[in-house]
Amino acid sequence: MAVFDKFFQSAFSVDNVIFGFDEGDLKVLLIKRGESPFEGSWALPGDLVYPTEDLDTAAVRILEELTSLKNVYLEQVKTFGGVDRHPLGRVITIAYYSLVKISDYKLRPSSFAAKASWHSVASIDQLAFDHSEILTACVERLKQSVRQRPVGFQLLPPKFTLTELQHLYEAILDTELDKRNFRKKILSMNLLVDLDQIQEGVAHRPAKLYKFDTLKYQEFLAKGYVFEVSESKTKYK
Amino acid sequence: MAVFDKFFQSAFSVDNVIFGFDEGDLKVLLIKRGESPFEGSWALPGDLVYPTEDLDTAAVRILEELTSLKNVYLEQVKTFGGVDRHPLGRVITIAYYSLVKISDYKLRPSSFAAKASWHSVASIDQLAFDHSEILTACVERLKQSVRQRPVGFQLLPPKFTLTELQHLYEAILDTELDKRNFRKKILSMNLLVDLDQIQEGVAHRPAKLYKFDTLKYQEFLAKGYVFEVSESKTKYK
DNA sequence: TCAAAAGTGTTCTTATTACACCCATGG
DNA sequence: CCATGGGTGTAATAAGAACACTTTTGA
Repeated sequence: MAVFDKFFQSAFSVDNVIFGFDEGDLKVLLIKRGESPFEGSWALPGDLVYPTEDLDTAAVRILEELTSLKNVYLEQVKTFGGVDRHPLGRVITIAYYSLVKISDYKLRPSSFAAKASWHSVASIDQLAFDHSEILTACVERLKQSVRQRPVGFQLLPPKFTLTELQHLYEAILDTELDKRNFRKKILSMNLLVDLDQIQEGVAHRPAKLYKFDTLKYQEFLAKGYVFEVSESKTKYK
Repeated sequence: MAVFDKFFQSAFSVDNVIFGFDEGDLKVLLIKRGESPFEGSWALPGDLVYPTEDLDTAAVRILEELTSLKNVYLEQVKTFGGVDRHPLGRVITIAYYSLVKISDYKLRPSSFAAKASWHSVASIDQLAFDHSEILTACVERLKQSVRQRPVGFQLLPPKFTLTELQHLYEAILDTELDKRNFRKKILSMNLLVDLDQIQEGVAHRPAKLYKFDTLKYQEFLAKGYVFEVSESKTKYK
């Protein structure tokens, strides 16, 4: 049995790439590590999986311990298992991403949330462990997802303008979209409900507010679709 | 340190869904288990990951031990970590799928390949452990992949006919395609090389043989694409 | 009255769909 | 000469791409 035991000298963790959207930027919630290894570095929130805990449950727990949010969209992305990825032993990690509305988020005082904050994905360079690689994989997955289902309503506040929605798509896809074609496409999907309300207190023509139609969204998921909108060619090529 | 040690009483394995294509059917290589648990059941080939082995390396090893094949397409799909998925302890498994040409495959005598054989995906019902669930996830991933890149040449023999290629797509997507539209689309991609050879010994007009253009395929991967061909409406709706 | 973002249609081009008959071979 | 699968083109429709000016508000 000694040979078999050798295999049980390893652990697994879950790391969670928590995406948010604010100020026109795609953001990720990172934690400043307070202990060795990588003390002082920014890292993805994560934890070892308890012996009697499912992987999805662990991912939910990590998210909830950090943000108090429940019923958040969560998706397993990829497992990273490089032999030397963790200095303390063989630890493989299952990466998830989740989508949260930053407006709902309240920092929760907890042991490992001591120094959590939002960072623009575009501006992140170095992370602890192999977390940069994990982040990249999750961003790629998100890009792919956004083309296959409307990802917006998990990231935007309950009421939003079409321009905000467009900026979200532009941030995720890292491109610029044509305003008229975007609106035509989105509205033709019949996923949005016009709230008959407008923005207030803006120094320009106020935009109409919309919300997502949850029922229509369910139908969409069942059918499957491909979202494609032309880039605005002049600004970006 | 005792608390920490508790987490290191677990292991991880890799399970490999090895797809092949033959006789118009999508197939998977399964192994008949010769030992408990699930003795006598069919299972996916898999093994515990060695302490100093990367996940991808383990997946390659499992494939090679079983088939002697190298340089095979391999993709990580999902990790399964249900608390009770393995009767002997906490073992999570990282699922991969691979694509092999059945014509290249030679059964290799090895401890766990004793009873390996190909099974039509459509006809599989019960598998050991949670392997049915794993298989389903890999089939879904394959369906998705085939719409995003030409998957054919990893599964077909070096020379093939357009009808064989179409049948492969139909088997994977589980639908029927329109012959003319399929050919138009495939040929317009310029991925195929006409070998100026024809089938021999068939009791009908012999079909032209093609092979894949590896260079063009690389370009395709770089650009990304979406493969869509209409179903043949009359037979299938 | 200015700045700033909202809102709105049409034309052109390209891709997708539907569909049916003749051809080459072996038995 | 028959059965079997191989091979081929066109017209109709739908989807995507390009593109610029007027409107509403607060400062």
